[in-house]
Amino acid sequence: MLDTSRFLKDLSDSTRLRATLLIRRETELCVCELVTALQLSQPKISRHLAQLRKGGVLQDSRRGQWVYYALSADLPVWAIAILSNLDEAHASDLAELQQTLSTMPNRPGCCL
Amino acid sequence: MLDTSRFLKDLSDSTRLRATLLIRRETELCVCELVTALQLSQPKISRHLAQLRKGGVLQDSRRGQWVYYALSADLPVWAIAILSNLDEAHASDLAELQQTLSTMPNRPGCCL
DNA sequence: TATGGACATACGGATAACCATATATTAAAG
DNA sequence: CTTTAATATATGGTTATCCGTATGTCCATA
Repeated sequence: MLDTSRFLKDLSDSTRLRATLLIRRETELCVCELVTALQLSQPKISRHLAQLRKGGVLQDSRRGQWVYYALSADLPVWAIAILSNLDEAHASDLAELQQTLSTMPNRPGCCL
Repeated sequence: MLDTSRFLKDLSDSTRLRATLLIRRETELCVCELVTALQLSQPKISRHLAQLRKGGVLQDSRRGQWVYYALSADLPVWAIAILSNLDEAHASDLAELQQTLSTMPNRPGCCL
């Protein structure tokens, strides 16, 4: 069961917030895609993703060398609604991140 | 202008979250009412309210000895929507707080 | 002006958050 | 079995958060 305060705290860091909202828009992203899109170090991204996973916001799935993160399938309705509201508040920022992502060189394709 | 991360951080503490949601339901509350409803020390409540005020979540208005807190009139639409979603997630808890409040002895009346 | 109630803030300590750097793990390829 | 790419975690240090206690401020009333 997802705790409200924990959920808000997990999203209250701008790196975690932007990663979560970008994942929401893209359905799923691997770590190196997030590193490219957000232009942050790999350990930093990885640590924040781990926190979001432990908090029940994200779920991960390994596919070969890559670990893909997506929104948790167990998110309650109120949490999904909040993410939608936050997406609105971040619309232009997220569009930029998607733009950066779309021009990523050597972007891993879906090769399950 | 309200910052998203700051807004979420301000609400990520359960005392601040419950105070904000209770104020939202009651339109406005003074400090001593929140002390009674949440059953916490006055300095603790006051400190959290100050943080919410500085963060642009709440606004205060002095009326005689009492300082009343209400949701900020400047809250953007997305923030109001998030508070509504959080209210849903906290419905039963908030109902209990309202119950406690309704039986508060010597509750200050509106005497402007 | 003195008193009391409501509220705010200052201080010090404990805990948690965040980060950069270095190192470990896992998986595919050779 | 070694190498390399992708990802995770450990370590140590800095900063922020949270709290209890004590004290300060503001307002109404006597």
